[in-house]
Amino acid sequence: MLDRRLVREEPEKIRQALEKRGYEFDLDTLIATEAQRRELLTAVESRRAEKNELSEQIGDTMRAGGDAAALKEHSTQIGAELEELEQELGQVEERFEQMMLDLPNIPLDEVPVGESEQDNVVMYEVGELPKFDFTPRPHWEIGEQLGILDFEGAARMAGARFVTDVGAAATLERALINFMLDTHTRKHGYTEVFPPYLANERSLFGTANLPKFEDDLFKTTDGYYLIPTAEVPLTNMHQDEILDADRLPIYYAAYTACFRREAGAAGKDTRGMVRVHQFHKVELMKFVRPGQGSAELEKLVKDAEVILQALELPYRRTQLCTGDMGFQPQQTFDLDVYCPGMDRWLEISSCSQYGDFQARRCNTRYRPQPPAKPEFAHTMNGSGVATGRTLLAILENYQQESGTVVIPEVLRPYMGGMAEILPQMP
RNA sequence: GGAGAGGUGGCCGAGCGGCUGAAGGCGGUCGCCUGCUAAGCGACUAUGGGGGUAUAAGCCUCCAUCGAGGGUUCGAAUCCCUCCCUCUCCGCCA
Repeated sequence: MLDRRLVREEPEKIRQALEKRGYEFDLDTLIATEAQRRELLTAVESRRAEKNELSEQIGDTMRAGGDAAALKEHSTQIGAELEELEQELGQVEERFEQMMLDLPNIPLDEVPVGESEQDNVVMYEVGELPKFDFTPRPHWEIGEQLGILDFEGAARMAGARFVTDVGAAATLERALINFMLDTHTRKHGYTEVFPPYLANERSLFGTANLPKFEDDLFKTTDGYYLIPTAEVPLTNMHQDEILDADRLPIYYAAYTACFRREAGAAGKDTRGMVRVHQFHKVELMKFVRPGQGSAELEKLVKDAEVILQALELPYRRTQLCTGDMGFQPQQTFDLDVYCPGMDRWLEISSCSQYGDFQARRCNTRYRPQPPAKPEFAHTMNGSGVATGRTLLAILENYQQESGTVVIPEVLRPYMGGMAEILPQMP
């Protein structure tokens, strides 16, 4: 959520941001509502002051043994007027609040302006695209033939858009989790976190998944939501807290399952494990001070890249344009891994900074200097990286003509020394 | 799931229906004291919002907030109801 003061003080900034994003929004109504809210607030408050003053007089009179009946009557009368005004204010406030929740974050100036994915900027590519003497196959073929990815079984036990890792694939994904967490905690200074997979409504408002993106989420009958990403629990770890300044920056790394309904993705990526309802990733998340955002995000992206480099997977880094960026970020960098079997670049990490957009919703602040007022912390996060898609990328990049898959060097210690995945019959 | 206790400022902890935005302590900031350090002394120290004033920092003023929401009352941290959370004991369980 944006600072409501911006609406009054710098509406042009918001207007430009909306334009750059190509985002439909009735800003003029918002501005008018804000003005109306302020007007009503002033009226309500002066009435309330009057009433408080009267109450005090009543108290004084009664303590002095006098008769306060007339004063009480007057107070009751003001109370009635007050109630009406308050109701009106409540409605306006509610409308204003709803509109504010609908307002996307303001992109940083350096974000390239564009309309769609087509306008994203590829910053660099790392690693050689693999060459094959045979036609490389997509991961679902490799996985099914080796007997390590079970799509049919998953469909029977759960439904479409699920996958079950079996045997070496299960071990491989576990190895990836451990390798990524170890790297981030031991080499990059992140604190490992293992959070709940369910979160309450407020937390999803905190990360701005609600109210706009309810359709993407699974909700339980108890009113909990399955987390669509570890960003949700991590960003909400310090709800309503005022952090000591010397705690910042805070680095968290968490492995979690992620659950998404993919309601708007019908017919898209239906084959394989590119887009499934439950996937897994290691997430990196930071709380930083204002001003540290860009430098810390850069480090975060590099931390994620280290994983892909160690796995020797070819990847590229892109900067999303204003039109393709999500609702919450000020700036987003994607890492796409090349998948020769599908012959496409596949997003494997998306790293964004949010400024105080999320922290304002979560009410996570810090105190710059002890006497100074608390300020909102700034947040950012990115995958470091998605394990399911990494597994898929390994299958496609490390496939052999015989149908086996070689295990990347760095993962072998995590797999009991296994160097190659051979066909399995469970 | 059953029984009980409790949720107050950065933290701990008082609090009679009006004089309590809240005693006291800790912590913090500034000043004094001091050969240095420590101790001591004094002042200040919640958050959000509205209005006014100022070139700004700021200053003045009002409103709200004592887990959340409702109610009683002229007036609620204080009384009543609902919900949430924490703790203790019992039960159940990985």
